[in-house]
Amino acid sequence: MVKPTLMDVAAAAGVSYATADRVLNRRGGVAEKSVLRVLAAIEQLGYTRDVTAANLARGRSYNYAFLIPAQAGTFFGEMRAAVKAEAKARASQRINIMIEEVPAFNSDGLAEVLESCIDRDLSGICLVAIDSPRVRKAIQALRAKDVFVLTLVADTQSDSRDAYIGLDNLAAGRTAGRVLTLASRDGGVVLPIAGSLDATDHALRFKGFKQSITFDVTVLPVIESFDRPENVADAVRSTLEAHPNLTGIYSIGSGQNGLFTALSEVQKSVTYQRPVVVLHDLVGSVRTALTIGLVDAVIDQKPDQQIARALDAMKALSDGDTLPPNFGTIVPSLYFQDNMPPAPADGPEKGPSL
Amino acid sequence: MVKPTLMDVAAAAGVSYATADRVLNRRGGVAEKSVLRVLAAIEQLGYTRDVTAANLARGRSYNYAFLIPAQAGTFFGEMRAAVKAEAKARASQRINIMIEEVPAFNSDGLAEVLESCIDRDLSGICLVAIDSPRVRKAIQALRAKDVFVLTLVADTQSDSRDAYIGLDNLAAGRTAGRVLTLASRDGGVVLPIAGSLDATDHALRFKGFKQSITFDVTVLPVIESFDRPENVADAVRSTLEAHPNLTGIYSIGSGQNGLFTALSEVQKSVTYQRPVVVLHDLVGSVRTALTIGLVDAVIDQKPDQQIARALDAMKALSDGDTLPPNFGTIVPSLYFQDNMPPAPADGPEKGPSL
DNA sequence: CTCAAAATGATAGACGTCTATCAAAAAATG
DNA sequence: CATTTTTTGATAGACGTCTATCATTTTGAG
Repeated sequence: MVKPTLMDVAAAAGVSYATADRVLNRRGGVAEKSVLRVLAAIEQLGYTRDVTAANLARGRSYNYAFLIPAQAGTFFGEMRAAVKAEAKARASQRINIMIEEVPAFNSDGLAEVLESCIDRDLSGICLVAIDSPRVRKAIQALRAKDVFVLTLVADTQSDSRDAYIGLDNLAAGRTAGRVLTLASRDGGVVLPIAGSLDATDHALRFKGFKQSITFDVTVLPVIESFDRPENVADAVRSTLEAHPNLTGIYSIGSGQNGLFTALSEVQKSVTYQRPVVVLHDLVGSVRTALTIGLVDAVIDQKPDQQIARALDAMKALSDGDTLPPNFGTIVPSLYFQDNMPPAPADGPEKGPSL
Repeated sequence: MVKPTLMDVAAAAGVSYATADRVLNRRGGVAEKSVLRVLAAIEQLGYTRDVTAANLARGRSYNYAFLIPAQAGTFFGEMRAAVKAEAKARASQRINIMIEEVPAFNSDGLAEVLESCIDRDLSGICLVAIDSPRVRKAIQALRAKDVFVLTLVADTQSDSRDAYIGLDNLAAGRTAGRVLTLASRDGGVVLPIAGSLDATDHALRFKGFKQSITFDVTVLPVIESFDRPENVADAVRSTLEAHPNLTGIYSIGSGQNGLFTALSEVQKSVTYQRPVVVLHDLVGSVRTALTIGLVDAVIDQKPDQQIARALDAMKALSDGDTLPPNFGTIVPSLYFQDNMPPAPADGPEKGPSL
């Protein structure tokens, strides 16, 4: 009833431990029939290798690095916190996680950090990609040294990394569209505000959005705010003036503070019935806005889940497993003030030890 | 730069391995000052015990049992699949997970299985509670033997188990109310259908539902279907007749098939604009209904996340950690056809070994 | 049958920790 | 200061696996 060891397998197969080991670890030099007998014994006993013991013997530990853009108060802040939490949780399992800050929106800065990682004995690296020849080259160099490279949130060319973990932006946009459609039952007018449609994630969200908006709802021309709060605020103000009957707003990108400013103005003047507002990423100020009812729905890309998924992926790759298709696809979550997850505290409290 | 071992700690503290070990494992008989020096060294080196090595040495493995009601095609089916997946994934980490089928809705059957677990050397048990004196007694007996007992989905008295992992039903109800409120902008009429308001989960959902419905939306008297499809179908039919302007339906419990039948009848006769339908649990038939647009939104309690959470909780308890508050609270997820997560395949493909 | 090649067996030392034991040193007690 | 008690040190064997080495047996080719 106890878990069989490789010794048990060897005995069952009628071979020595050495031979069983040669089979298990594919060292070669074993006769076909012995291989079969060992495999049969493994099958029959339901043997699974004790990976922890194996790692111990191999002196192996998993070293992973996360390169997270330095941008406080945003989604990336949440991400960093999530990485820290996971790092703590897995420290006792021979998994070392390092966080490197990289300058935001700076491909050369990113490349520099990547290059510095090459001789740090890492088994995997996770980064928010910014595409550039130098970055791509650095990634190639790492992969050539058997470092697994995963992209997070933003991707590069799909053949230049091992996996991509990120939000399904099309689904996110569709979800936003669905909410606004539901909220505009007898027709309506909705305003999409993007950061920039040149950014693939924003473009995809917008595409999905249009897909799921029904015919009786008018979509105003998308406004590109370049993520500047003033632009967003202005856009909202002028649109509300031009369309007093505006039923919905979908804020595709960032620059949310401008949105909040404009909305609280509206809330004060009771003239309008406030449009239904959908936006992205449940971070600090957005959380507040949702709580006080300034906005209605938030589409979240679950940073904690993303980094957990990324770690699982890297570990699986390190262990020689293959990832199932769509492993990296993060399905967007929709939160109202009613089902908001609790703000991320710091991971489970560890007792002093044991 | 390598992870320090207890040997390193001992050296840094200027004591022998034996003493460091005595401190780490609280064996006692160590002078105060030595304790302090060891603790200081641990702190300074950032030592964390290699739990995998410790478990290996202790010959310790974690044996957990999940008692899942035998009820195919429902939420519990998904749950069982999730447990199986986790079991496979953690088999190589000295975590053994057993699944026991228990008869559904049968407290004596449950108690019987619980009683049979008492001398099986388990470190934890997870069950869907059905409260009864016998069950409670069996749980007490287990806990007296240092088996951690977690309730899943349905709870017992809070002092008779170690933790409860389950959906925040109040939040779920509120979320449903929010969706229907959004969809009934200019007032409306909504119909709640529960299985039975005697069931605490249904009652809570209904309560939350009412909380988040705004004043200009009329909530029809709740119908109790006792989870029988015919009852649900009849209720929907007669309500639609009486209220052709029905804007929403919230199906709180099960018996969804009746709902689907009635709804597809409506869909055929184009007389009505179909009410917006919110229901629970993204399982087989519900998934289909959502895909084809027969219903609009599904509130899911994420069985996979629940069992992962339950395992983490049991492991944490086994390791002597304390659970953070609200660790067991599962926030409901809202899915449209647009952001439906992929149907649960079978876990990540393991390569033959390594 | 002979000899080389291939396959197998046996075993030791490591990984980091636990548990236990015994001896030695230090501290407290009178 | 002698004696007891407390504290410390040293070390061995285990846990399940890996890696390596060396000796032995089996097999296949000529």
